[in-house]
Amino acid sequence: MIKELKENYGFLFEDELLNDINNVGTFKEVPEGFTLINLGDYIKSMPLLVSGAIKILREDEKGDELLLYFIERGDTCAMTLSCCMGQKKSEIIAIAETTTKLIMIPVEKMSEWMCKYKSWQNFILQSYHDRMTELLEAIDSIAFLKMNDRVFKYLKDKAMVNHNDVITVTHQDIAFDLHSSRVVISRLLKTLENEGKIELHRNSIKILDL
Amino acid sequence: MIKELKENYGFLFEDELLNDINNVGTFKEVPEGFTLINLGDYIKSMPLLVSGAIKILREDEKGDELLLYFIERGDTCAMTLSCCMGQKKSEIIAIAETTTKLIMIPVEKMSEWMCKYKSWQNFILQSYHDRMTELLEAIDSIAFLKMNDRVFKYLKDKAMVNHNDVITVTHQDIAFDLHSSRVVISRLLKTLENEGKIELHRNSIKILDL
DNA sequence: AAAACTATGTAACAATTGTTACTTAGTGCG
DNA sequence: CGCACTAAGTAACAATTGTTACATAGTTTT
Repeated sequence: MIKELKENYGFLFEDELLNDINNVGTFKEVPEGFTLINLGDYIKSMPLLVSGAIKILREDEKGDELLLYFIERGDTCAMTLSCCMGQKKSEIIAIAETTTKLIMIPVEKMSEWMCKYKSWQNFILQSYHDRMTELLEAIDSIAFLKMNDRVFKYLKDKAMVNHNDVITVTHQDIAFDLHSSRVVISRLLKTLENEGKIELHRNSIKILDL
Repeated sequence: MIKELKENYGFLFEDELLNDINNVGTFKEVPEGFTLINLGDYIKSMPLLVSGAIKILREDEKGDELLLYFIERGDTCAMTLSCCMGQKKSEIIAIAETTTKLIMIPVEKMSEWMCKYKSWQNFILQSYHDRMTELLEAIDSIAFLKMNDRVFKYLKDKAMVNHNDVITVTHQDIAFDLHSSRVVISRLLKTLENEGKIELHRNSIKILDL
């Protein structure tokens, strides 16, 4: 049995399902920055996260990007789910935020287990709900927040998934993720620093007000 | 058998499932402007649209609103789906855009049929996928488009679901849906009129460039 | 018809965000 | 050390969006 499987999903799934997952799933470990899914990729397997974190981005025709949310251990990627169904192309990009371990499940098992295991059905529907909620939160941020609050929220979220109040990031990185420009981000970060909420360093930012 | 059922969902579902829907579903007709779901409502049944259209809005703590998308006949509301599962509160508002006919299905049938009918499972998963895609498109609009393009897209979408190139709407209505202010919308509409894309009238707008 | 209400037009100005351009500081490397 | 490169600070200005205030026009009520 894959070591991390029982410990991450044992409380959710019965032993029989855990065995099924163990038999058909393949273990995978990817380094920080690894591109798991690219725009337009066809998806043939769905990932179950056992450790680390993945950031999910939206990209438009012009190549402009926007961070949607992070997924962490115990989560799966609902986009993958819906893409799997109709063998559709991915509408998002997935990049490892940290070193990440995952178990890949072949698509066809997904709907098979849906009938076989009530716990799997719940897991899939719950995942859809969680991802939907995160998309709504992403919308809240873009639609209702000003850029300074978005930057601060971004820093806190990033500190959260990295389990560290010092995050390694450049102003340019933040600008890409928030679909803004480096100069704007630098300006707002400086204000946040003056307000005593963060500490700026080269290539890193410490969040004080967590 | 509910008349509109077979004609709207006959190509999707087998007769046995249509019968089940007919037996447990209740037919409902609501007028334009009717609030189907309010923020925080507990949802006990899911709607299958047979005619008309519903607009789905997000609202923040301050009461600011934002139009997410429209759903039309043949669709169901995926938010409802995910809310149903865990008896969770609604995170969105649903208002009838036109007179709308729907069939309400009790929650517990949803997961029961998931195993019983493969076509129902596909329908539910496809619905999640569709709604996810529409949330992503909503994000594209807010994140990547300027307000003038958002206004024009809004008008075209609204003309689409109303099956009419003349839409009945005030500038203030548009401002609410796009989370902007009336003056901004009036200004941009006037520009669109000067560009020959629309015609402005009191309480209505005609879209020329459809 | 006068009054009250609602919708729209528009000007002037403020706030936010984006852009360009240049400077300064840290880092890596021959 | 000198050079190249990357990150960050900052000023000046432009574009977009939001706000306030008021005028005008159509509609409804009395």
